[in-house]
Amino acid sequence: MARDTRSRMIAGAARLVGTRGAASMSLRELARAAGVPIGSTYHHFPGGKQQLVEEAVRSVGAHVTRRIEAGRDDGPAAALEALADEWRDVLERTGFGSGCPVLAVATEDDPALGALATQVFEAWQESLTAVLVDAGVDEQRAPRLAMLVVAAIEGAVALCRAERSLRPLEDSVVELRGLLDSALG
Amino acid sequence: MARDTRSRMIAGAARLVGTRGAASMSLRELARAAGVPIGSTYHHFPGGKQQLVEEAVRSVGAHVTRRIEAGRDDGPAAALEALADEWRDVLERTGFGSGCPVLAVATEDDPALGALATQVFEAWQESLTAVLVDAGVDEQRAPRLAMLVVAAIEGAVALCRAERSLRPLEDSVVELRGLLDSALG
DNA sequence: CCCTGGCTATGACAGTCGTCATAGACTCCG
DNA sequence: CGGAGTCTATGACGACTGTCATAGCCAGGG
Repeated sequence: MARDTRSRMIAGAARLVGTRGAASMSLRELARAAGVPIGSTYHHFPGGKQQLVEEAVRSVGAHVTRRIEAGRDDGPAAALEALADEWRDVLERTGFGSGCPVLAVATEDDPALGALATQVFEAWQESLTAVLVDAGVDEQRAPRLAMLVVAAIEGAVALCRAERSLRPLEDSVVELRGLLDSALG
Repeated sequence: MARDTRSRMIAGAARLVGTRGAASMSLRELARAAGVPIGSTYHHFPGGKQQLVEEAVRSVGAHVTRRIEAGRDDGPAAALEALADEWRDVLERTGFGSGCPVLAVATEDDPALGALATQVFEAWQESLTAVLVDAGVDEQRAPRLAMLVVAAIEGAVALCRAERSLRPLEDSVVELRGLLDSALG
């Protein structure tokens, strides 16, 4: 029961941070949305809001990293598709109401959360770099390509949310796939 | 004097929105930062915070559009560089404290501001598309490339802010330039 | 049976927020 | 000099925030 409340709060926090940003997410609203008691927030998260947001961002980060690495043997195109798929799902499930919580945290003013976002982005880049190198991409170039992929996907997700359409993500993926293909030679 | 107060408030709002986001920007803080009287906010902006944020985003959008179109005859590489230059300047001048206010507004929950952000992004994409077509890029592909460029630059700026380094932007620009070059043939 | 300990519920706290009404201070024209 | 109109200053309003102390509930073990 305790674990359930805790994980529901983390999942809800991830969605709410992706919706309003960490600063604008209210603990009362989170409790309401997650269907958990308001008053016991500090029982499960003694570190308060900061701890809650940190765990939510870390959890999303780890989940996406796993998704990238799951298809490591299927090549760069599959890794790109995994990344895009994750956010396509989120955008569609929430009716373009929520985006990437890591990006949300990266664009806010809290240095601790900024450093956390960087950790997550770097983990994604490392996984992508490994896939690229495996596929024969130049070792100098692979990290740069991985950086572009992460930046472009994150930017595209934000554009999708504003435009309430998947087109920015789909267009970006088409061009990125072409670029990755041409880098394999 | 009036015009001066007004434009200082708009410039300050652009910076603050790029720093904390529109929802977390306080009118009191804006007045303090812009060195203008707190109480007269609603004299200059009867529409309140919403009008202020809208004018700030529109002003930044128009400025960047002009910068892209200024070098229209210098080709895609110059347009890309103009876009990157704008945000490099902002990031450096603010010590990675402020990013792109249009992206900030795009990732928040206000549908009106989201639509506004989309307008700005579309204006940028149209300018870039024109430059690409001028340079001989396929007319089907040019809008897609422009979309990727905008998404990637915006994403990269966010990563720069979190990482407190220009590397994400520089890396992305290198790869984007290569891609644009290879699309000219 | 009681009672201990994990969980929940309620409400207070100090602070900030956007908004606006009102009153004072200026500048400039007649 | 006087008055009109533009701008500034002050402070109030209700609502919301994160945080936490306190008290109550309710299952499990002795």
